[in-house]
Amino acid sequence: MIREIIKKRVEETLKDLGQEYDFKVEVPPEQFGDFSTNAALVGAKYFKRPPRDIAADLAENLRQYEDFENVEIAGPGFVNFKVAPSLFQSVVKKILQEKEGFGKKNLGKGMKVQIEYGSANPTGPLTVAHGRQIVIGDVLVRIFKEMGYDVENEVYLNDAGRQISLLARSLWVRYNELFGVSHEIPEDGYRGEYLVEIAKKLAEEVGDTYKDQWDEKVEEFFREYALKEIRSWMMKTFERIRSGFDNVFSEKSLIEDGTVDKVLEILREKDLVYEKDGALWFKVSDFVDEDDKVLVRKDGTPTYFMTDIAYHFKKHERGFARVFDIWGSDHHGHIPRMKAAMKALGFDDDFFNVILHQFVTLRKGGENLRMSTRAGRFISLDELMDQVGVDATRYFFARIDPSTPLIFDMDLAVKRSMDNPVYYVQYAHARICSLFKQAQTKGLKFIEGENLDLLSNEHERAVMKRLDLFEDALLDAFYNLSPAKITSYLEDLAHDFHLFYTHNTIVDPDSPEVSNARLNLSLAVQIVIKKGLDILGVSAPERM
RNA sequence: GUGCCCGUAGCUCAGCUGGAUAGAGCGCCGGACUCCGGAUCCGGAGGCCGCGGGUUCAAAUCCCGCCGGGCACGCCA
Repeated sequence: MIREIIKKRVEETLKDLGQEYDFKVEVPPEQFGDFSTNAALVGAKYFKRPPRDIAADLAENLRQYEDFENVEIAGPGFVNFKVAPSLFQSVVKKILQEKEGFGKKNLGKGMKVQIEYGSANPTGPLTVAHGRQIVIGDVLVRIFKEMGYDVENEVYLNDAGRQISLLARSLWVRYNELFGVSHEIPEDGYRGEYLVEIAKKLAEEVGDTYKDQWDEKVEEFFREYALKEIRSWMMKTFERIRSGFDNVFSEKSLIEDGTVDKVLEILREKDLVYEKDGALWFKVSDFVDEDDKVLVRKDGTPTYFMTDIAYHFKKHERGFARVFDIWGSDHHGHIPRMKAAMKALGFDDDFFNVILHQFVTLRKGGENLRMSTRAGRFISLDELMDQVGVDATRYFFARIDPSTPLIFDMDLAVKRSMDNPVYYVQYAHARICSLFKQAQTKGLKFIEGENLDLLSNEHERAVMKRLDLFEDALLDAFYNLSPAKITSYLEDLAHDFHLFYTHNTIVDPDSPEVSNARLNLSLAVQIVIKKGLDILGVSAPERM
């Protein structure tokens, strides 16, 4: 908010001086003031004068505004602003007025968007790798809502195809083991212990009915049973990590309801498919510099690519103006051909968006292992939440930017869960709650919105300035699709608050006005922390 | 081989849409208010920002080339 005010003032001043161009207003290193602009540096080529000259003119003209306590020139030609306390105080006032609405924007103007994440083969428990994706996705959904989008989240279940057959067979092998009948788990089958659990449950229900018996009907039965069980695990885990879904979408349904055929027909009409080696191919190369890809296999079944095109066709049909898919970086090769397909269907370039996140690598005994559900080599998301709690889990994943590869050391995660910065932020919130109790005990009457003009010392200024930057942090997170911008902001705010708290007595019955002012400031901090934690899906405890 | 991502403090990571002396947390060393929550605060040690060129008034940031790591190049998903 203050940044915009400064920008406007500088723009006006430049206009008076006869120029118009783009420049930045930033937060400089502390010793240079509250805000800083490079307008004079950028302006050198427009004014055809040395930056410091221009800066001098700017400063001269800007000093007249009472929003600024001080305007100075520094370095090669920066103009630095020290902001008047009244301007900072207006931020506190705004927060107290808008409460949890503070920071809300209407960038989306109600545009209907979808964010798809957590999509997985329903072949085993969700792992910490899924956790990362779920948290990124869920936080983005909350940010989009904040920015005025009509956003839905959705999880896509890859419940069609070969891997599900393998799952069925693997379950069947485990089931037979219970009756002392030994079969081999298929080479690409699923070896995790969790199938033993499901097998036991199944055996309790149906006894040895399917012992050593295998045909299409049995396969179908095992497939459905495994899917049902695993799907229900997944849903429980989603709930637990506080990411419910508006929709759960089944890949299989696209085949069953004819969407696949419909899309195929459209592509055929546009002459974008051809037959070769008994399979049906899509002319990817007509659109991007990639090889053509198979849509329908020789045996007549659709590929993952095919169903994915159909899936996105359906998303479009459902009225989403934009969709964001959150994928692991191993899917990056899939992007160009999907873009080609979207183009082929005549969709807007903005429609299809992918957010890639880097991998989660598992570290065990000093060795790095790629997690693999197939091999049974993973740490489940539930296991993690059992050990470190939901808040710390969410915060941990939100904190690391999607583009950074994540090395996950379970031992460390557990041992150090108390070091998670989430507690630092939550503590600031709890502390503020406690301040208000303290005020009550000491008989201080709190009047919201009063005495703000008493806030002006360095710590108070620092907190107010930080509060003002919340909107920037949100926008930053939105434009960069990066939840980490929120966590680092909250840590900064918590730090500024703890500092203020340590160096100032907030509740002091001997000076009720100052106390009231500081309580108001604390309340503003509390509102913003709560809001930030809400966006992260992390609780804001009143005591801890 | 081709393409994409990554390389910043002992560790985990910010900073990357170019700006002033490169930051935080953890770990390590040393400190703090007789009082509102010490899950806090302050100070210190610790960096050829992978390497080499280039562009620029200005490069961790942009471009090129190397080196190192990850991933993808299926009628798997």
